[in-house]
Amino acid sequence: MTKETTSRARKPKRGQTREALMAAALDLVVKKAPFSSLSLREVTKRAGVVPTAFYRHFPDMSALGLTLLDESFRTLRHMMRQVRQEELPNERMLRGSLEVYFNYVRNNRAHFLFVSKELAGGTPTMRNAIRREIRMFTNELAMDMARFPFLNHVNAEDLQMMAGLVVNNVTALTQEMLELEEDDEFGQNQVLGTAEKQLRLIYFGVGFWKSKADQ
Amino acid sequence: MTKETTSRARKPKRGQTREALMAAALDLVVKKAPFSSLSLREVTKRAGVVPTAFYRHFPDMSALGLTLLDESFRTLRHMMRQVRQEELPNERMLRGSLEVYFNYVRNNRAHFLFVSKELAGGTPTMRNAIRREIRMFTNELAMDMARFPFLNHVNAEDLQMMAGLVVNNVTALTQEMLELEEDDEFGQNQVLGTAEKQLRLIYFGVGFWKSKADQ
DNA sequence: TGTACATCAGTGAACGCGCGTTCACTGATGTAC
DNA sequence: TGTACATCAGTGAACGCGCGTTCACTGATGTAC
Repeated sequence: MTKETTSRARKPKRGQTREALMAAALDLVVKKAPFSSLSLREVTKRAGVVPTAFYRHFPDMSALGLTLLDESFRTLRHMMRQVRQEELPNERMLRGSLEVYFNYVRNNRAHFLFVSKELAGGTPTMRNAIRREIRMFTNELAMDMARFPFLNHVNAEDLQMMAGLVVNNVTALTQEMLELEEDDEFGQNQVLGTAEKQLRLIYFGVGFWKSKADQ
Repeated sequence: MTKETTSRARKPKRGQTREALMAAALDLVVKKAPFSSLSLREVTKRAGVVPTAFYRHFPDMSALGLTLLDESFRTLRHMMRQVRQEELPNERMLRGSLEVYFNYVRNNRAHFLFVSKELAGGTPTMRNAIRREIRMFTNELAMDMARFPFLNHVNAEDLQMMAGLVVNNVTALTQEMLELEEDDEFGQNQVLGTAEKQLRLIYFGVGFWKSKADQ
């Protein structure tokens, strides 16, 4: 037995292979196929290590997948928190929020492609994890809207419904964005423009809904 | 050389294996994984034929996939055409149309699961084919809306934007529906209820938009 | 109607390949004293 | 500071397996006359 205090202090060198494996997987998702159809061997090959080295870092491919999922949403949540703190939602800030969001999508293309493909085609575990995250965003948006003065008299269920409408649509537009070439700025601006109009239209509908609820 | 008239008339017996292969693939998509990750051998095994029999009907798996895609959309288009002919869209018929549509989804679960998974994770050919079909539905909906009196002064681009909003949302709700258990009637009704409210909200927004366009 | 023949759908053996996973190994790095 | 040792990350050979695809085959069905 060694002295605990000193032996605990031992800190292994940063494993760069682990990061290389994650990067290789994301890379393959962008240029080849959904994560679920990648093989352990091709990921290690791209990462520049021998297949067996994989097991030093993950028990299997699905563990790598869940780690990538975690990484994807950890940074996304962080970004969303910043957007939300800025101001109460209103028509004018729509464009700005959308620009921030879609710029983030652009800068994290691989992660979004990964999530988008797994949302439909991943394992049940993966799909449920992603849907849970999306539901969380919906809930937070509903909570934000609850603080919106002219939505005072909309009940919780309807707030949820409205937030769902926004999230559904932004999700769809994100996937549309991801189908565009990375350098297709014209297309990207077009999607952004459509997004703005669609959310504005929803905003109008939300206003009208409130009048109805008030009757 | 045989006499053309008679030799042309020869009609081979209905190949039931071809249908068995398509059914087997759909079946595996429902219970196992996205079509893109199915192997030729497991499809033939489920269809009850030897792997090599596959080649009597399709050159490869992707040809089977495109045939399934065609089948999926041929019947869907047919159904949509019927819904569209009923009446000009208005708030009252919303519920009815949604019920018809989601009932169709329920009765064609395997096809929708197939399409939904391939939309995100299929080959580029497959993804583009699906997106083309969806764009077609959007265009037709925009054309329907153009005949809607109080949308007379909304320009073509904005009609497209509005139709896109509806289609995006219905697509998302369809995927939500597909995640539910087949016998989860409570959940299914809940999605249907949400769908109705969301489309009604959009309908309100569309009305407001028109007032703006009229100013 | 009967016979000879062509077409067609399904068979079964065989191939080379990439797969996930095991194992014993090597050599570098960090720790104890 | 120097040495002996433990831990750790990556190696390379090997395995059995399911894969897509080829080929020559068989037997059933349809056609010609």
